[in-house]
Amino acid sequence: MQPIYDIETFRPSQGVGAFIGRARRTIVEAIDRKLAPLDISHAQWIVVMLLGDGAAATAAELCKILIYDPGAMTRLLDRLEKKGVLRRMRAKGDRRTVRLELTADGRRLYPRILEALVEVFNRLLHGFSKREVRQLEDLLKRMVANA
Amino acid sequence: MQPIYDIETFRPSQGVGAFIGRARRTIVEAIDRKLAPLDISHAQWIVVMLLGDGAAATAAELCKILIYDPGAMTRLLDRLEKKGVLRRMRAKGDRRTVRLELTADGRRLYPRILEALVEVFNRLLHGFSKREVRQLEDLLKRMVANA
DNA sequence: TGACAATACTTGCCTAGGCAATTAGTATCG
DNA sequence: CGATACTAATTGCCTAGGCAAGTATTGTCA
Repeated sequence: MQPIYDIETFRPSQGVGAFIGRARRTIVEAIDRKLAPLDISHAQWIVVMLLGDGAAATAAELCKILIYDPGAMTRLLDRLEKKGVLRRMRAKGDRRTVRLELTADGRRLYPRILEALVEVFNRLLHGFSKREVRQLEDLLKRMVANA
Repeated sequence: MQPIYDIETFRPSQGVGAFIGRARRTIVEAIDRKLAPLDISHAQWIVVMLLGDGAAATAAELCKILIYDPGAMTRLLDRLEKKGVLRRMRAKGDRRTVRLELTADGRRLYPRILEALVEVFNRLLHGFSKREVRQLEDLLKRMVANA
């Protein structure tokens, strides 16, 4: 297995990195536009979705998944709590951790955001076969696993 | 061609979006760590590379490629200019635009950043065939093209 | 040509993120 | 057990990005 890129021929603007960055901005922009009436930032709706689908339940887990600064996360959660979207509850087992739960309002938010996500991804993945999408997911997963 | 995702089964934390976000943070983190001695932020080295490889030559082009706020770009360029990395020159043809050029120092920076990029991508793409990398690039490109 | 729209920045203002230090609680190991 | 290391969350401080408004310049088209 030889190296993929080499210094002589690699063009930063044409590599995987550039496309990943562009794809991310494109996705976020499209979803933000669709969610504008909800008045919620992209950092915020991502957190709501991770809590909503059970991928995370504490600030530390969110930080790990999102590779996000803990200080920034505390304040992001402050804002969501003040909005009434989520609730902080002291965990029983480990008293350091704060358990996060969506409120009734937060749970109502979930399907609305979900709908926007599905619409946007289906549009951006137009022309892809399901096999290609699985492949894309798989390739990205392998990249992250190499870190 | 039927939709890829549907509301009933889509899990935000398992979709393409989540992996793209994670991959991006992983890449940026790895490169930033490697470039720490250069004391340059990731927004900054990306701009240096785009100017260096000829992908962009004005602020507007940079904003378009990076989907980046023009106001933020002005200040980012201010910082790079103050560091002596680049130079602003009034364009002859269109007097609104400011032509951007790397200084000698900026051009010396280019290969050092390039080396870090190649190393990081080769590590993160370990185990990939060249064909898979081209495929990944292609799939991402098609996503962006759908926007 | 002349009004109006569009483009390329730039600036002010506000919000949000990164980093480092701090506090509290848990885990490890001699 | 007790010292030490680690983890979770928080706070203060500074930097940087988003948005909106403003200026200068160019493009469009009746």
